[in-house]
Amino acid sequence: MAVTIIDVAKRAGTSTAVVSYVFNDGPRGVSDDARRRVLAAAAELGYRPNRIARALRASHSGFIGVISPDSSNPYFAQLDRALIAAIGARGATPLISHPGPAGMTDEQALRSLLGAQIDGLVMVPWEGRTLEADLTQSSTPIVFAHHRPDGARGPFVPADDEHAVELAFRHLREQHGHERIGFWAGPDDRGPAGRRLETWRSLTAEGDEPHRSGYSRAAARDVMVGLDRSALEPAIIAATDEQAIGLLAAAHIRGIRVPDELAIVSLDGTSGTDCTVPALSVVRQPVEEMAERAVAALIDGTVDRVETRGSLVTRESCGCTPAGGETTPAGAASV
Amino acid sequence: MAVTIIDVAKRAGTSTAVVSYVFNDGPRGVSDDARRRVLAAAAELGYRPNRIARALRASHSGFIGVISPDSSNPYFAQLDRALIAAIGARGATPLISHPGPAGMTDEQALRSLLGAQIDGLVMVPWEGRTLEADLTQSSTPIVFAHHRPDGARGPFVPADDEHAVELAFRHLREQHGHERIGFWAGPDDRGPAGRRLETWRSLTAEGDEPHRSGYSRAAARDVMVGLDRSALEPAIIAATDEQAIGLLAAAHIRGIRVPDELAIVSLDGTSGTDCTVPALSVVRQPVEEMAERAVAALIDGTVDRVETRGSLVTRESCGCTPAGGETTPAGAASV
DNA sequence: TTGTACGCGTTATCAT
DNA sequence: ATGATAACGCGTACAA
Repeated sequence: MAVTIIDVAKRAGTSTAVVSYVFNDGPRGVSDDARRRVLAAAAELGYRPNRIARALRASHSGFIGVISPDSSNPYFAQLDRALIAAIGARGATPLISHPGPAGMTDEQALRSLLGAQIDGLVMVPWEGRTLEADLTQSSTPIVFAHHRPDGARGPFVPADDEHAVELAFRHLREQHGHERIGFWAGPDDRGPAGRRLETWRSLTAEGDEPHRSGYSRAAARDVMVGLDRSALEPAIIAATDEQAIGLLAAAHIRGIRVPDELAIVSLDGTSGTDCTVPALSVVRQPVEEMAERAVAALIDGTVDRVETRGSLVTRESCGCTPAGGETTPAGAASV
Repeated sequence: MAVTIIDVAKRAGTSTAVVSYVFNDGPRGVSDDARRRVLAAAAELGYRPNRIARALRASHSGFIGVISPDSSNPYFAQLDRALIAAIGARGATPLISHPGPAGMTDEQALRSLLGAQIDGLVMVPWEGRTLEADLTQSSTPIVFAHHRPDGARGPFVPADDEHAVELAFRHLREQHGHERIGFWAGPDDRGPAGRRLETWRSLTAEGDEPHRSGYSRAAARDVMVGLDRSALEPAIIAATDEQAIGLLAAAHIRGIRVPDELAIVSLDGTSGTDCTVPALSVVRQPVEEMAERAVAALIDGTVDRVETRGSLVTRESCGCTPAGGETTPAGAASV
């Protein structure tokens, strides 16, 4: 049986209230003598406050829920870990759920977490998914990160989509003189990837169509391996790192030289992109900052409307630097 | 204020016990009529059982703790997600904590989780770390995955270390005729990476020394970029994928052709390795299986002593297949 | 079927 | 000021 507050009180020769006051620094003072005895007793017995009981009483738990796609995609993994770190840094405990094709639905995950008395929830929804209305009805505060489905309300910390594409596009055009700049899109056009695609459409010639594949490396690689050479622009912006890495693999398989014959810039900038062959030029999404803001919005009630900004990191794949180089052009973050 | 079991009981004109029986399918039967009324009342009011209260009463919470390194390493990320999936598949909710240099210590993470009434804990410790004794004293069941520090007790689901190195070594020697096979090790020799290194030592000529770098891609890349060409064996086994990817990047920067001038096999086989340039030959660790077993050991009390076995996946970097190919040699899993 | 004691920590209330 | 007592939160399971 676990050590309870009663055991500690008994051993310290005092009441449970005093023990509680000691452990919470309040709401009432405790004499030095009593405090010492309580601390000693707690140490001897190995007392550990039961957070469940505390949560029941206090009706807030110190738990923050996180729902994010169970994806092998490093971008989501990175966002996930950044959220976990941000939550932990504020003394709360993250409660994770990964709904996905294989397991729970978003609603089940939500229900499960809401029942756990979480103080708040950070939701990173699957792109394109919509959510049932009862989500928004909950009194538990929810913030969305990366994507907010149509119709859902609540604070939203988006990735940098529009501006990032502009950055990449202008770099390829102005620094490298590319006139035809293609876009490698996902299978559908909802969510952030859709916004990225739309921005590209607004910048390129009317009638230009993007390439499309699933979001995995292998999917992008396989599509590009089967592509007619003439269909390939001399420069391509990839909606995600995963796809860009797949394109690199396909270029290697087909003997297409990057960046000489094909320049590539990608739009996530996860940490893996600096050691690809050749190293990828990217617009780096400020994932840690996004996580920090999402958690701040939740805990402090900060409604932060300032959008995050990606920054251009030029390496070899756009043609900027030789193998091994990396630069972050001054002022690149502002377009 | 949230809807409680009392509200539902009142509205259904019954007692709280009956409501509880309905929601838990027991431990006692309920008449169809009463069940209907309870369900109707619950639906109307939007009742959601409070897991915290349930946990307090039942003294088991449905929470499973996971402590794993807050690493950007995809191997740990993959293990992490596999654990989360395995826990979710059994109807439990994972409670994650990522101690690390920046944030909590292992002990703090542990304390935080133990206070949350978790039913069990899967621990993926930092290699080389030791744990305070009070960990093992806890009545909460703990299983270790990937690594178990010296002196710690409890079920342990290791990665395939010894056998994986043998597999890689024999493949390079017997299929490719390499006589000098180097090893790329981590900065220290504790934990799984150390076991991998030891196995290599037992297979190679006396006196051969491994290369060393940190575990990150960039660390391995930078060390290899600075390495004297004569110090490089024609074939190298990398302790981890991350290091192998760094070696690929370094080979590209220095113009060393893989696999012609340098063959590489790596020992994690995370999903990223199939789209590197060139694609990495690996011994794939059965991460999902490890996660499944760890959770089974925890929930079912299964003490599974059968070790997991990695399997060889040969791609381009060892010289087996041309760009784009991949094979899993029959019987490769048994050495 | 119903009533209710129980689990554990918090805090309002009473006592000193 | 400081300490002690007890009600409370909510679901569970035993006694009635």
